[in-house]
Amino acid sequence: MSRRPTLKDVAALAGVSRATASLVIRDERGPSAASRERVRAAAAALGYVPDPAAQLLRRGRSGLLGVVFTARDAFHADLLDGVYPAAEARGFSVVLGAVSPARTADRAVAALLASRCEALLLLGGRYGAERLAELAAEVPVVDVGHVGEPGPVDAVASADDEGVGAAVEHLVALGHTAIAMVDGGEQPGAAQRRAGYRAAVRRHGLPERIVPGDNTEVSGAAAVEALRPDLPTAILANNDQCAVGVLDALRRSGIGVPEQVSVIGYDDSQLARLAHVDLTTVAQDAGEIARIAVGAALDRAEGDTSEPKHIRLTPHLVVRSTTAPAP
Amino acid sequence: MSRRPTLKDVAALAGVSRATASLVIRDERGPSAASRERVRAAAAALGYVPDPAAQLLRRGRSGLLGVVFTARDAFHADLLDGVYPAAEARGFSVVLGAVSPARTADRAVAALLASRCEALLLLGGRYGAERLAELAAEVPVVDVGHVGEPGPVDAVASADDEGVGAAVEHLVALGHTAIAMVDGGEQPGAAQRRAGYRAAVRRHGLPERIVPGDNTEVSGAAAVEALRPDLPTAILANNDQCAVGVLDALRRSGIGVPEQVSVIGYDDSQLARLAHVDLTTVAQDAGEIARIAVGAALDRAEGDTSEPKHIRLTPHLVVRSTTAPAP
DNA sequence: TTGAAAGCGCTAACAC
DNA sequence: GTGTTAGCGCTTTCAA
Repeated sequence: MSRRPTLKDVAALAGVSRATASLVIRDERGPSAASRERVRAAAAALGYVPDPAAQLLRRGRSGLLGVVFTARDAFHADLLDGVYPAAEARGFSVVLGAVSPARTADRAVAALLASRCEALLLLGGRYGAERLAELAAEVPVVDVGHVGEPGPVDAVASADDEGVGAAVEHLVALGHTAIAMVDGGEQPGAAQRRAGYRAAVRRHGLPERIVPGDNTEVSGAAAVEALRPDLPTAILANNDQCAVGVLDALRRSGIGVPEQVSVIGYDDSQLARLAHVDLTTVAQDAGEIARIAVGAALDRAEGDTSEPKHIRLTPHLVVRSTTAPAP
Repeated sequence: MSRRPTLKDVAALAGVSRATASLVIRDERGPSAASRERVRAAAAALGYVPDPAAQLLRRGRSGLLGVVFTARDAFHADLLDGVYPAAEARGFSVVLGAVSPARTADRAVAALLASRCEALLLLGGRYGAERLAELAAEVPVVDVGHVGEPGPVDAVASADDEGVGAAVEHLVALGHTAIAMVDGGEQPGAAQRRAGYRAAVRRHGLPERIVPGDNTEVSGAAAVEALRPDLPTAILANNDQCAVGVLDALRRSGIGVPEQVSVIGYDDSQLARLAHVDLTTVAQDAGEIARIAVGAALDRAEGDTSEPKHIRLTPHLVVRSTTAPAP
């Protein structure tokens, strides 16, 4: 097996200098169309791929965007789909650090730092303010899915309170006046969703009715029991799974959804999309979140030193078949 | 902000040459105890950290193990859990290439190759023999989850046909005689699981009944519709996600699981272990597969040129609460 | 035991 | 427009 081709080989084959070949490869202006053509052909013929170590050494920059994600998280997978094109559009490569039960976020971060990435995207908002500040001293950091008070670094998250607000508006527009919410307890984001519900019903002068829950199907079913016998005409669940439990309990006792009671979930998970579930729910726009987060991270990598930005994206309602006009 | 200290700075401060300092930093033998002492002190005083890019450039090795995985695949997440410690134990770092609907395996491979990884782990067995041979010409490749005939590269996979066979045996032992399977379509591994099902039902003289599917919950739910009205007493799904769709569709139409219909998944993913799913399923030993695959890949990276190895691990049935004696 | 010198593959100045 | 030159920070001969 022969040595990998270097820029020198490409230049020799194309009959130009290494400098010219380098410019062509990097799409810099300078070389004539004829030179470009021949260098391109030579590179293709040789299967030339630039050596990142040499580039890094010379440029003093890695062109790498580090992304810490959770391997099993479907929403993170959606985010990654958006991260790759956004980073590549700006000439950065993505280097991934997986977090799993067997691998802590700290390990993932350490590995990414060792790769000399120029900025770090933290998916999942799992770090506290102090740790974020520590990391930010090493490299620009963007906290994706940040909850709570604005922290010391750029953050991108969806405005869950507004998402729930939109769900309530939808129900009000359908004529509902008795709208209950199944709470999400201590789960991340639950407080914000609860606040959104409270604000929205208050805005419309409607009664507030919250029953406890914990994002599971079982808790959704239990919530229905807790609401009896005075069932509302609409139930908001803190997430889709819980909503499915609500649906299940209602239908089991012969109550028509959406004819008698409307149900709305949260997350637009696969579950919500099942043909026979077909749940009205609130979706976060993963692509948009990813695009904005990457933009912020790379702006920092390229020298932006403005105050930390805190961006909240408005999620949108996905109307399916579990909501209808109030009976 | 001052420049990072280089080896030259350390050497100057210690009053030795860069060569000597290099030896000390890498714990190579040669330098005298006195030199070691002074270089160590100088490095500590300066907070010196070797530049990996320069080391790589000079050494001509990246110390990287590339891993192509599918972002949404729970089993791949389990494999990654095993890959990291195995690679790190041998002094390699792991560099990940994600495959998703928006990013092809070829792109992921290209990115990893560009990072100059010394070996490649392909999770998911999605490449054919020719492509594998092409890749293997660039870098040692281990095909994890390989199906079919032994290919041109090392392969580690679980014997999915035996896994499905064990699932059928379990059902037969419970008295089931009408056992259907929800297929996995073109998904990697599906053909082998289908073959295992066919062989097992034939062995017992039972009728064969296969409905199409594609490893999603939606397809599991659809499969139940396709099986109506003549529902079997047991349904085997090509993976856990699909099985959850099956469970969901059955329960939603009031059919008791496992009282009326038994359901078995495949993969023993986190999903199967959730308390309210508690799915009987077939488990592959992800940790063992990962360990063996990493070992093979790094052996190759370090010069092993023996014939391609083909390792098949036997999966085992995990009985939970979705299977019971036939009604 | 130590140091001088020669690059690894690439890019940035500067000259032509 | 293109080539020459001089390193980036490190390791590795090879002499001393």
